[in-house]
Amino acid sequence: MARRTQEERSTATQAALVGAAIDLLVRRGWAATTAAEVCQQAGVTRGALMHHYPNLGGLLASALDQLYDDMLAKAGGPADTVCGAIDTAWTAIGDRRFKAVMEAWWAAGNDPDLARQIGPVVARFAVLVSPRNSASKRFRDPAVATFLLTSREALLGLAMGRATSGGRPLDHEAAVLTALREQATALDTTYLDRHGARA
Amino acid sequence: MARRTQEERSTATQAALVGAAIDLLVRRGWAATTAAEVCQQAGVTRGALMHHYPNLGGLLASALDQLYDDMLAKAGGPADTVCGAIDTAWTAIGDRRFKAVMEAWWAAGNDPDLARQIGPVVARFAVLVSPRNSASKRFRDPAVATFLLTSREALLGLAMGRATSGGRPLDHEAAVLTALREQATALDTTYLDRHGARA
DNA sequence: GAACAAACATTCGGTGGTGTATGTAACTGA
DNA sequence: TCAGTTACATACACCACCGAATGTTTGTTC
Repeated sequence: MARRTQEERSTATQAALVGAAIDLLVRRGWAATTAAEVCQQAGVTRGALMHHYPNLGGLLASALDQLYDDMLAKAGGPADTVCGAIDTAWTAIGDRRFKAVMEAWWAAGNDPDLARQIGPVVARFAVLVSPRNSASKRFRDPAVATFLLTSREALLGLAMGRATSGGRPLDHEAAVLTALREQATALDTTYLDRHGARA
Repeated sequence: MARRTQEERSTATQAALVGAAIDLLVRRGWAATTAAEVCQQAGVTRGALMHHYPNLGGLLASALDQLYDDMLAKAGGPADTVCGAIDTAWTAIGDRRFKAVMEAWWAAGNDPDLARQIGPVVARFAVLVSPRNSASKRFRDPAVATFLLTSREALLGLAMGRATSGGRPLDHEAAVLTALREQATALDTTYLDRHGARA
């Protein structure tokens, strides 16, 4: 290996650890994401982990944090149509890495100590997958708001179905997504009919 | 303690173990549902557990099995209206003990060995919360079928929201349920309009 | 090219989990 | 009543995991 600066070494192993952590959370779940497993997959020893992070939880929190930033960047700004809001939410929830987030939700929900450590991180995701307050007036319509809430729960249900079936999408996933987008488009059209170009 | 027959003793401790197991799964999650914890809560020793079941997994499988029977009895037969199907599904999914099922789903999804042990049991629940094939013709309508699938995912999403929030219902839970029942009722009405009393 | 600091690697003790083996008390049948 | 079986309790060996302490290599600085 060529000579590397200290900073290069640090960021490289941190990236390896973070990547391995997310990958393990997705593939094998929270319980299997142990320090030894993460380090083995990252190609470093547990000493390296403890050097860069206070403990395993610290690494996982950091990993989820970076995952959040990445997903937020992919999601882009708040959508201005109902259908766009569905698509934006599914961009995050349908991402295979979102299973890591759900693993963290689940684990933190069962363990108050853990919730203290990764609570702030997972809370950010809760906001990410929520129907964001767009500037558009149509999102203030109660029917639209309820539809978005219902849709979000359905998307989360699909994601859970995937997660508990080894990552494979459910048979009816496409049908559900299509139905939601159709309903959303209908709401968008209704709104335009009623308010014209003023929206 | 009065004199008890052997069978009485056995069924009593088995019931205690099963009850403690479900309660622990609901309150503290899969990882915290250890043999020692279950036995402590049931008021017996680990020896008793190992006497009645091959291992901890065996107890949990049996516990989930009994939970399924109980929920199936509560659900009653297949519904003959769309709205009834929603209510039936929520009767199971909205039950606080359903968290135990989701814990098992989640754990089995991440662990093939565990899936071999409790797979058949959890599969029964998957069918229970699915829109059952009713005799009524209206369930063969594609729009109705898709709606039921979507609704089921939404209900599961609500249940997951509860589970990851310490069991408390989400703020928007009632709104989502109302919306789903309204849509269901609309579908039922549409069907009657189109087919009259022949349904 | 030392001296120092940072980035790792290795070793260790402790904890908490499991399943097994063995001991003891409660019931049962003759 | 006593021999045998069932229902439990206790004790044990074992393994996985974690975090701390310590050792070693690699880069940096003067």
